[in-house]
Amino acid sequence: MINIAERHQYILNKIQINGSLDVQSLCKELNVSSVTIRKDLKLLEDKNLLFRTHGGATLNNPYTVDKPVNEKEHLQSAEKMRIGALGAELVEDNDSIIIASGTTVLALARCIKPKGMLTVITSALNVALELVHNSNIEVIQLGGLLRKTSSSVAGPYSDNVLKNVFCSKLFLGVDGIDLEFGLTTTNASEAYLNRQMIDSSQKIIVLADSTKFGKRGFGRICGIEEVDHIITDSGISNHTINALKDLGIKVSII
Amino acid sequence: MINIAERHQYILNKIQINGSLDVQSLCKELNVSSVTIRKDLKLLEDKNLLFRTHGGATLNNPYTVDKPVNEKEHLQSAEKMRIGALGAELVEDNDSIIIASGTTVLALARCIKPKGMLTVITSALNVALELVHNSNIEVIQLGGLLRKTSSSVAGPYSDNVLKNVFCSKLFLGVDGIDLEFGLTTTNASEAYLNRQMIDSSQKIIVLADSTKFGKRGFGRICGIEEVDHIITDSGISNHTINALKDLGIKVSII
DNA sequence: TTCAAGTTTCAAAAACTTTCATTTTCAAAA
DNA sequence: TTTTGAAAATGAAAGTTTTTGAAACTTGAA
Repeated sequence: MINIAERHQYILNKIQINGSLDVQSLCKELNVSSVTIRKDLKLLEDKNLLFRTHGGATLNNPYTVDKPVNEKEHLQSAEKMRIGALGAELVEDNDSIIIASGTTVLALARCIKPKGMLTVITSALNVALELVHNSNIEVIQLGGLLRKTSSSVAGPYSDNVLKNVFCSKLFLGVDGIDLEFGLTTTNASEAYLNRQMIDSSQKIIVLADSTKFGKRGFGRICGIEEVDHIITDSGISNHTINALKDLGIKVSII
Repeated sequence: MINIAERHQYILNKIQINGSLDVQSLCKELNVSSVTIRKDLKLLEDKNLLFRTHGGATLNNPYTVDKPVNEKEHLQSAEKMRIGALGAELVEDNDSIIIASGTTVLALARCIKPKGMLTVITSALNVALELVHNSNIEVIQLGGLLRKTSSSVAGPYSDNVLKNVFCSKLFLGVDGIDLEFGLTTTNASEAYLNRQMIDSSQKIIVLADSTKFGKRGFGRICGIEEVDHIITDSGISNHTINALKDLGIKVSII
């Protein structure tokens, strides 16, 4: 017999490979009722991991013409999407949150579908533009020097805004996580801004795929002990997981 | 057997490749009745993914030849492009300029191709993203509450940034220009931000098509006498031109 | 006018949802 | 370690919605 998590993994694998799947086949393959499969698909759809259709599900929105993307990029972005989706579940109604910049937190932004009101402060222009069309979300764009590589701002321009707010959660994407050196990013002024964001937030949630562990970028943001929660993928070593848990950091693995 | 979503994807793919398709072929290829295909096409047409024709469907609107509304819109945007292009000629190397928000100044941003360095401060996310890829341009994005309708920020969040800079030129797009009431925009907090921009700039250059003259929007930015230069199209009346020139305002007509 | 194309109506089948009772899981208490 | 209880998971059953195409009827292009 196979448990629910394994079933979900099976479904996600199959849809990654085939692009689509149908309820009846899954019933037979997994030896469960169609009701259960539909509940699975509904749950995975809520996490934005697939799109349900009448009779099954597809990986991509069936009503958009898909641009050809390179296979590796595609898989990688699927992983980021799942990290982002898990992060998005932490967002609650009437929250005020900060979203930093990076592709992983952009994936998170795409998964946020609040039922109630939500205030989002962000340094990333693409995050802001992603969220602005949702009428339940009030978006505050931080100002600053726009970086060529990341379409997000950095520098000291937003100090006074961040000094005058306090948010319940910060979602941070980083370039390096090192147990001794802490969190890092490639750019010093981005690190400075991230530091300010940390000071304005109650909970620090870091989104990073497992390749980021053990790496050190140029700009140091903060020590590892300031982090409350890390969301990553299964590539992370047990040793690292234990070390983080010993520090009182919650670790979620997709 | 193939389900409805997969059938729709098949249709979308085929029309993307061929540009058009016919009902009978689809019936055979997908092994369903013509009624079903027509229902599919109707549904996809409702989603604006294709245009139905007698006997099939096309990707592009088959009746685009005589559409007075589109034509007018097109001319209008061509006009904005020309206004923007004329404005862009005023930008000099090593300038520091402010670009406000709106479709006309976005057109201007698209025409800026500096040989030397240029610093641009802007409240509009789309202007910032338009310019950031040019290696000669340093873009400073102003922060603030992101407006749903214009993808630009507003509010008092950028006061301290604007108080600490002085730019040689401000390019302003407005919703109304009235000789007595001055410049106006539809939104009060945008007007406030524009006012701050004016205080931080040496020359105020207003880009507005001729339909804006005589109009008054909700939020007053400033009196007409603060303007240095107006770029507009030939729809403006001679009377207005003379009145502006009497006030010492330069008027450029495309 | 002629005839293929399109629409509407209707009924059957498949897919889906909801409800609810049963089973399983898991963690705390004994 | 075993017991216990609450929460989560499961699926049968009943009811609802969607999909589909045959048939009858209408429309539109040559």
